[in-house]
Amino acid sequence: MRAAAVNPASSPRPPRPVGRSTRPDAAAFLVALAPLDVYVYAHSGRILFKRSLTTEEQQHLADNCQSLDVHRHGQWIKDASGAFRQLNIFPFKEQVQLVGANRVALEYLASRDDRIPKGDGALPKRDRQPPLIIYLEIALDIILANEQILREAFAAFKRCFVQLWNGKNEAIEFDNGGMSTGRRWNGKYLSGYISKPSPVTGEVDCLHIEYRICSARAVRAVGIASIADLLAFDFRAFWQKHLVLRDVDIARLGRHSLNKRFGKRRQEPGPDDRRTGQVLWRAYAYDKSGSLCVQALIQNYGSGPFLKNIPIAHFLPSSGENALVS
DNA sequence: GCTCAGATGAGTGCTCCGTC
DNA sequence: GACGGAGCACTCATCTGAGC
Repeated sequence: MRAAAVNPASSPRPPRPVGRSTRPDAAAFLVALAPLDVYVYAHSGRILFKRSLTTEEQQHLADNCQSLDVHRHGQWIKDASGAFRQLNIFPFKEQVQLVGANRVALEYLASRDDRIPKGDGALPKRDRQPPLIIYLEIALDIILANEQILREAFAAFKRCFVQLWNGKNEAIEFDNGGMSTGRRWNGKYLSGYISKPSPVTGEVDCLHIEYRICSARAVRAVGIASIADLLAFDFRAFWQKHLVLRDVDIARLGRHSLNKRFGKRRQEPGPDDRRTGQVLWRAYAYDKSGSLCVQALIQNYGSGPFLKNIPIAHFLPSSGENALVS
């Protein structure tokens, strides 16, 4: 039997389906996310030495790292942009880049005294001097069940992640889909990607997030003044503080805006709250790459009581499971 | 009990310094 | 000119108390 022709002008409009918004509930997805494994560790670091490493010391470190690069003061090196420049690290003599250092390498560096012996071979009387850490990557690998969950988790992460004290730094999206909260010479910024396997286990469905801490001051500010501090570092507490995921309560955003505009302190929901909130979300939450995200909303509109913290405890290993790449 | 605005303090950016 | 360190000023998240 053929269906009867419908005259749109004469028939009533069909009711709108409930919940037809295409805005995915990223917060709910992140709350329900169940990682198979989680690893927290220091992935790489850059250290300055006043007393040069001997050949034996370099060999010992190389045997206990995934990679080791040693550059001397005055040496010509290629920087991140591909340009050559002369390394100037005075008063230090050597800059060492370690990737994937294991506990043996770190314990050796922690025990090493960087004081330069005097002519007679005796060490200066001042206190023992550790080498200076000027760059550190602190990583979090979240292993997920399959590629689809991984992609959805990364999209939700990009939408909800907030870097505190980020000012007007613009987020960067890379060709491989990775993201960064913006490079800076001094301070911290975050990078995340899903295009590479976990450096710890090689598992491919890995959401890799790393905080890059640039400058000796920034490294000290997170509580790491020496390699010994790194060995005792509480990675879980670090991520508990720095992995900030937030959701926006759209109706609450609308009410906050209307209250501000009309000088009210209305606390009960109003009929225009949700619509106003949606307009503001669309107007202010687009980042440079054209994605909607909470960080862009904070930068363009500001923060307020409409931001809700998303719990992250289930992303982190329980206390005492800190690991370094080995 | 919830919300907002001002106060407070931590974190960051800018700039200068010392040195090669 | 390049680098890291350090001081200072500014920004922004959090705390606190008053208003609704």
